Amino acid sequence: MLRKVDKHSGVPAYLQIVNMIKSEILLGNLQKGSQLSSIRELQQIFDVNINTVLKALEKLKSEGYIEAEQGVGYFVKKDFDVDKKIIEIIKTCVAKLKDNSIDYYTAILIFEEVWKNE
Amino acid sequence: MLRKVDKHSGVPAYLQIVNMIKSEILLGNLQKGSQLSSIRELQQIFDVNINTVLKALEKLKSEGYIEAEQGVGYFVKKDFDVDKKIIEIIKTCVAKLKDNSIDYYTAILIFEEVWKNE
DNA sequence: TATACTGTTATATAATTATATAACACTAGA
DNA sequence: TCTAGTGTTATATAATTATATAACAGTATA
Repeated sequence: MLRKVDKHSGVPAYLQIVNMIKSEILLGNLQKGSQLSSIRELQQIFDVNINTVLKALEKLKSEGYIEAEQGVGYFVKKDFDVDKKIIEIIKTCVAKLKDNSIDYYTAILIFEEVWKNE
Repeated sequence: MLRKVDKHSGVPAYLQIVNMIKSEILLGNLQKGSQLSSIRELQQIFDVNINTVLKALEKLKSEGYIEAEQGVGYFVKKDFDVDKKIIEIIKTCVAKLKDNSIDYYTAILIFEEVWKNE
């Protein structure tokens, strides 16, 4: 789901955009060959300057995820599919956490710490 | 666990420091009243400039997590303990993901996307 | 009291990130 | 061919983040 960038998160906007688009590809919402929205549409969706969108697309291009066609648009180039099982594991975990009224920030903090400790 | 800041992650160093210290408090490794390492020690641990440590401590102070004593040190002020159950849920999830050889970056991407979608 | 630790304040500089704005170039379709 | 949509390139400016460096001030202890 592409959505407004969080300008107070501390994470640079262009990286948030990179991550959101990667997630779309990861989850299969954007498949190989799909055309992205135009730069100027993305600019509105993310609510940032056109140069910020460009920087994000440039990074995705350099990593091989998308490619550009002059005058036409950007297209998904690489299709990495994550095992459905992985998504299920995470969905189950997220559901449990939400059941316990944990907020996203706390969850991520613990997730990161647990990941890097064990 | 306090560790070197990742200078290529895109997340500002001072925020990484804030998060690491918060995690320590969250997980109970730093309890109410505990003294933090000195600024100059933290500077070495995180491998950043002293002003960057200071910025992080300033933020933690403004959020009420720690307090300073001139000439003595910084101390943990607030003790928010997360239910052990939550930690277990996340530990279990992380273990499963690692069993499936998922890398941290991918895991976080999916986690964030799943969290914000459902 | 002297000293070696603490935290505190300050200034200058550089790199990165984001904005505003404009103009140019390619493509598809009327 | 014209036009409206694409991507592309460029310049100037501002805000944020991080560094280097120095000096000052409080505290505890030998």
